[in-house]
Amino acid sequence: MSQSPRQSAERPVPTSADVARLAGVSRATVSYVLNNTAAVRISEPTRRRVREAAEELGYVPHAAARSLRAGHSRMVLLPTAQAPVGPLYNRFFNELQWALRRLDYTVVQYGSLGLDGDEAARAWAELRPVAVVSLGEVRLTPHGVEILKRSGAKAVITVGSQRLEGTHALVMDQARVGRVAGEHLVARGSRRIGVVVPREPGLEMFSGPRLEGVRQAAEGAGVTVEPVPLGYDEESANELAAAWREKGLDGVFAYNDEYAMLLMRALQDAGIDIPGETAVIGSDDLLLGRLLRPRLSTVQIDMVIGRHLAELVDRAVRDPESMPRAHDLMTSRVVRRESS
Amino acid sequence: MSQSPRQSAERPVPTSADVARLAGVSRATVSYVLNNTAAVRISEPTRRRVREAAEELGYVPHAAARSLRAGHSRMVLLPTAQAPVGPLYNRFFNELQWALRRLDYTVVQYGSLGLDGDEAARAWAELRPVAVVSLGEVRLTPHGVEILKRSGAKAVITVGSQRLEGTHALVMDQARVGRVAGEHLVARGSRRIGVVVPREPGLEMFSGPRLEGVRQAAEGAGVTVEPVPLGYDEESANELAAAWREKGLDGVFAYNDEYAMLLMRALQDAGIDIPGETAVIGSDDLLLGRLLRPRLSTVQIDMVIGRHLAELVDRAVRDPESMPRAHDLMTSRVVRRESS
DNA sequence: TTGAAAGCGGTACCAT
DNA sequence: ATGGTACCGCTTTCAA
Repeated sequence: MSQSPRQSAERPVPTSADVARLAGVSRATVSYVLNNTAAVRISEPTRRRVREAAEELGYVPHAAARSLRAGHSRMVLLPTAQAPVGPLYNRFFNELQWALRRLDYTVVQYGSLGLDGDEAARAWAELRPVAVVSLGEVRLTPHGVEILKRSGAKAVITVGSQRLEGTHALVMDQARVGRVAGEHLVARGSRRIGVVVPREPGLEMFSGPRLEGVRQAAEGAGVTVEPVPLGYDEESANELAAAWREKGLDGVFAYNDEYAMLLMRALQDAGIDIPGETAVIGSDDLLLGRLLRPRLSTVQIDMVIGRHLAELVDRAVRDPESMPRAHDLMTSRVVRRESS
Repeated sequence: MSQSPRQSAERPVPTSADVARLAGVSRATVSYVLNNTAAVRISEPTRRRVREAAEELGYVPHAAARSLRAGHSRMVLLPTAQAPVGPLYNRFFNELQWALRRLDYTVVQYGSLGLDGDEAARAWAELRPVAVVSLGEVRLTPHGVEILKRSGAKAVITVGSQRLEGTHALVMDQARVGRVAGEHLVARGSRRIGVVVPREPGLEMFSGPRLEGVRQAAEGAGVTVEPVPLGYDEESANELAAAWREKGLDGVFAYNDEYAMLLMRALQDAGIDIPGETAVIGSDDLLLGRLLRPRLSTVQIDMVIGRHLAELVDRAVRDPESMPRAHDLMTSRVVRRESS
């Protein structure tokens, strides 16, 4: 309970006033020097004294104080909640961060786990970000958007399938992933198509539209579509494989390559011929899918590069009105290999 | 260039003063009510008026102003730079975030791509975090640590292999991963062991210690160890496989399961028998590794759960002196399947 | 029970 | 070329 640790820990944090004192100038001068303010001329000797004083004290400006005074920040908030859904997503995310930083934004990922839409919006709004890019982990409400806007956010950008008043939507056309897969299976002659729906929570926002896409493709061709729940473990896959023949499915879109690999292996172990008896196609074009035999067919997804999205964010911040309300973010196409 | 957009956008952000005005009370009262300050009693009618006013205006407190006044924040900074290195790491990271939020910290991931140690430390220090948990993507210097401490960070925690004055080190014993893999290969009779070193940048901080660990295991047993560069693509793997026999390697630790799967497939395609001619072992115990034939042997890594680390952070913040300087974060053991 | 006012750490206007 | 000072939004004594 000692009040005075022997460490340097209790030393107060140096402020610009401390620097000013040590350099024998005013706080204003310190600010001018450290920010290289163009509108004012400071003599070289003074500049040096200020710089040395700052260095000696280990002075670092206080971002909160600065942005409080400025009345705005350049913080872009990227809320995160669920576990990321794959390498693709991850790469995209990183590119976006990097590109935003190049545009001089401070990128802050804010963990919003366990908050519902409006609570989350409040929490974000407290940080007064200039923009919020919601990757869809938290379901934003119109009211939540309103809160953010009123707290000064110039742009609220949703990525994914949400389309909300007052936001800019960057659409990831997940339905298209399912549609092209479905069309492919129909074209190669499948009449009863299964669609793997992961049992793992948090993936609905992808799996739902993908299933719907397959349905669209099947419609009119007289092809049946059946959702097939599957957990990401061998047991679940083996169970499914054991009951496979009863279902009479001759084609399956397996959500993504990982589920596809898991299912394909289980089906093979159960003696089902791929693609002869059942054709299998995944998505994401993972390298690992090419290692199985037969090689896994897949839907390759091209995501807009992060830099592009960063520019969109920047534009939305500077002039929200000039932005189109919706913008396409990805496109997808079938890569046929040997499993279909 | 119009000064007055037709939108609600230009409306100024409501402050507690606005709420006070609307409710017909002082700013102090607003603060008391909204924070449920226990030390002061406010009449119920007043409370209601304040709450309604806040609601009506869409008032959200300004976090920066608050922490400026308070003199401290509860922000834990998690710098990020490189792409995350796998699902394991990711899960850990998410758990940590979640657990910290449960302890009422605000978790902020700050993208530090392209900043060197001291620049990064400065940038972080501007945010005045109460703690920094560096996952090792940015190489911290002693000077950088000093900057952070002086800016008020109660704890600087490094995860990984760095061990720095003034920090708490959470050790991830990557060398052990290599060592157990090496010991396993030696025990099963390998005399010339290859160690895959990914060509992809940003993985050195894992691959280096892992290689070193294999060397430790080989040492004294009279077993040779040879680094084997490999890029994460089929071409690179095939090239390597074509030249494999010249190397005369009878065992290989393939960095992780993904590289192991890639390599194993290429070796098999080149007619090399696994594990007869060369034994293969990966690490991370990915589900997908169990889908190949032979099933992939692996090093399973158990990471300390995020909650545990979060408690460590909390303790370091409250009483830095009571913390051990170093703390073990993970342990690993071989899971032998069929490839070794 | 409520209000007035000081002050957290910066920045920028206006004097000097 | 520099200094004095008001102010950003909020919390928290101290007085009334």
